[in-house]
Amino acid sequence: MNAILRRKQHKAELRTQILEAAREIFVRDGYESFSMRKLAQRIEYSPGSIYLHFKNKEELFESLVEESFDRLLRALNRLKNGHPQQDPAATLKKGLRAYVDFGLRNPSDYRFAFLLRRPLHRRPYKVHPAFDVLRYMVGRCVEEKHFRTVDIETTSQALWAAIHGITSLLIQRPTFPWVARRKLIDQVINNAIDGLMVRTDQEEETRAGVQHVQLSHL
Amino acid sequence: MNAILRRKQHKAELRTQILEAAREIFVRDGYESFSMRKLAQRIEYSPGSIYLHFKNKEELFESLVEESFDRLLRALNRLKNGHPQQDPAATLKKGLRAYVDFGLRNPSDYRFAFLLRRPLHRRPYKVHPAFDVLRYMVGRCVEEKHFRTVDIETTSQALWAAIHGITSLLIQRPTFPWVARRKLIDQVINNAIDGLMVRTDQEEETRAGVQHVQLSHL
DNA sequence: TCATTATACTGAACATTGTTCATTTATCAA
DNA sequence: TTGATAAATGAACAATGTTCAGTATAATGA
Repeated sequence: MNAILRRKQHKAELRTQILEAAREIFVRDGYESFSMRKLAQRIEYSPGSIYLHFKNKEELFESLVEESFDRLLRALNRLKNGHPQQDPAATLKKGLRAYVDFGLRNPSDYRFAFLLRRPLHRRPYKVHPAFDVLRYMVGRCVEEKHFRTVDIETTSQALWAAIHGITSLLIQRPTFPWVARRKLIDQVINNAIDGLMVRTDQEEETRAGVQHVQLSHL
Repeated sequence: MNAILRRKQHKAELRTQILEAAREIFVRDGYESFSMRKLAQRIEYSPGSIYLHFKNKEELFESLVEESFDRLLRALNRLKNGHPQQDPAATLKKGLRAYVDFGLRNPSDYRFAFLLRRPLHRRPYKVHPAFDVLRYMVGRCVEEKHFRTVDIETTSQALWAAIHGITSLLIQRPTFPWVARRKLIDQVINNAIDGLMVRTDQEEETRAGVQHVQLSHL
């Protein structure tokens, strides 16, 4: 009776155990030298057993990607819900920084989510939910007149491009002679955002001043 | 006598023939399903023959990367030398656009140069010469006072991050619902550059002050 | 307790991979 | 033609992903 339930649970546990081991091997040895047989040996099962949980190597890999996406998404949502009533532009900057930080702190997750080779004609990853968070943040900036009127969609995509650029480069090219990370990341984010802020015309000077003060205590 | 020369030449021709065929297979079938044997069959030689020209699959792959890098570099240099006496900021924008365009027009080259998986502990690719062009362009903008005084190195790296971001995303995620490409690319570039341009005097001071405060407590 | 049945797991097998190397073939100078 | 040098082969090896007929294990009903 509940034996079948116990079995299901055990199977699920085994599945996550496989995933954990697989991720470890992927990360440590690189995608190239990962092998199903190595994985089997690691979890102390026969190679065939893995195929009871995953259709093939590709699907196993895909599951890892999915996992990493979820983690990134959760990190972003935590941030979005964490500071709901703050200045939206500040929150946005914080969000962008958090995105980059997540990538740098969890490079293997970021690799899985965005960088690793992706076979053609594969169902698209779910970047969308994660992107929604960004779109929402930009939208609030426009609504509350911190940004001059801009196309929310275009702006969101452009911002994503910029922060993905710096994140992926820092991860993928660690030997490049980068300047100090924080400085570089800030410059990318400031460059990308500052041009969007309301202009300091004569009549808007006051608000602009206030806004700068707000920004400064990020 | 000159027979050995003829041989050398023939060998070189064969080498480039192999590279061409390899690139075609890589691009068409994906890295995963490329195989030395397929390549051998394609060029109508035995598998062993490839090893007369390349130590192994890795080195063959590396040669393709090198090739792609060179092409990108040449494209950038053409641009740099093409419009020497123009407004440097305009040239820079043009250069950034040209970078993105090169990537989009030659996605396989860009993939090889930047996106494809890179085995650890490999000698660093020569991004540096290509990056020099960018650094030079930014430097001219600062010299001729089109940009407010900025750290050339940091600015160059930040710009690279932004354009690499949009280039790689457009290449790697063709199914994402992007807005119009030109519009998006322009927005990324304008966002990144406009914040660097010289402003009216009092504006510049405000901005500089704010930035300093922001940076100081990170 | 024992037999039945559903499930988990194995391990041998297959085709394919990267790479090596002794052997054969082609090329050219003398 | 002969001898030497380089080019090319293809058989061999170990390792890969994946399948599947068979075996062990555990749960169920009597």
